[in-house]
Amino acid sequence: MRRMLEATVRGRTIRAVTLSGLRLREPVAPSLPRRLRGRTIAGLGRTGKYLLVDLDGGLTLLSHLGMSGRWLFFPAAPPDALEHVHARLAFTDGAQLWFQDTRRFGLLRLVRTAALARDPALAALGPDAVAEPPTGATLHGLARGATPAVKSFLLDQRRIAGLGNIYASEILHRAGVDPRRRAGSLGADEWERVAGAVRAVLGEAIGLMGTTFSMYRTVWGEPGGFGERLRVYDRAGAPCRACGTPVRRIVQGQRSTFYCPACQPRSRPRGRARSAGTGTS
DNA sequence: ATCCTATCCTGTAGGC
DNA sequence: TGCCTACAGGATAGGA
Repeated sequence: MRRMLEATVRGRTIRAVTLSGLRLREPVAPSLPRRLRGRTIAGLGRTGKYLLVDLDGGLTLLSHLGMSGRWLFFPAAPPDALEHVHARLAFTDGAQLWFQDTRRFGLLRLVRTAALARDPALAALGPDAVAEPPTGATLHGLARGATPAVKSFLLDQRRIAGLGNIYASEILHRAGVDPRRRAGSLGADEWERVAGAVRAVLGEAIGLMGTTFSMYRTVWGEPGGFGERLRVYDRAGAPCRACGTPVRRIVQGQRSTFYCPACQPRSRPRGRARSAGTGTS
């Protein structure tokens, strides 16, 4: 989304902003329209799942899509009727940018750019999965002693920022790691495979402009291209694209997890031979 | 400190 | 058709 907005709205000047008045994850400040009016979008940034719309004058619009949020760009006439639109930014050249969010778990918050890093939403985030992709050794160190399942571990934004429920399942499938394993139990070789899968999955998904299995759309209203490339997510009962075994769905931390029981075996496939230490007792 | 659950909200799909 | 439950891309407050 950051890249798409960079290509569409950077450099445009805001003429007017209107709000729905409905509460999102938190109330949207009623002062937002007044504070945004007349400002030019200087650039687009991102940390984890937070989008940063940098404006001239030292302000940044911090935004999060939650589960169902969308930014929609209209170069000229926007649609007559569209439900669940909570902010409409009209630019001086006639283009518009709308924030639509059916479930209202999203976020729109205006902050001073200089204080951005201290904003509570960003301060607790771990290194960004794309900007600072973790090495296997980094992940291994972060997971030392961690008892949650590796799937839940990957979703924890305080350790690595930016991975969500779809990509967590896809990453573990590509890495050949069972999502039920406790994070602290993975070996260095397995974390290396996870680290490689983080880069591979995110790189490919971003290149294809995101993942649509249902409602997600690009800023131009098109489905993202990665949905067709999903190997396990939302494919319960369907054959694994690698080996044909039916994909399983389980629930971890109230979130669905999808995995292939053959490609992601419960125990480590290599190192079957017992270590030399066994005979010493 | 760490881990886990319930909760916020609306829409849709599937079973009966 | 209508009614019911389960589930959907996330973060977080609060209890164990």
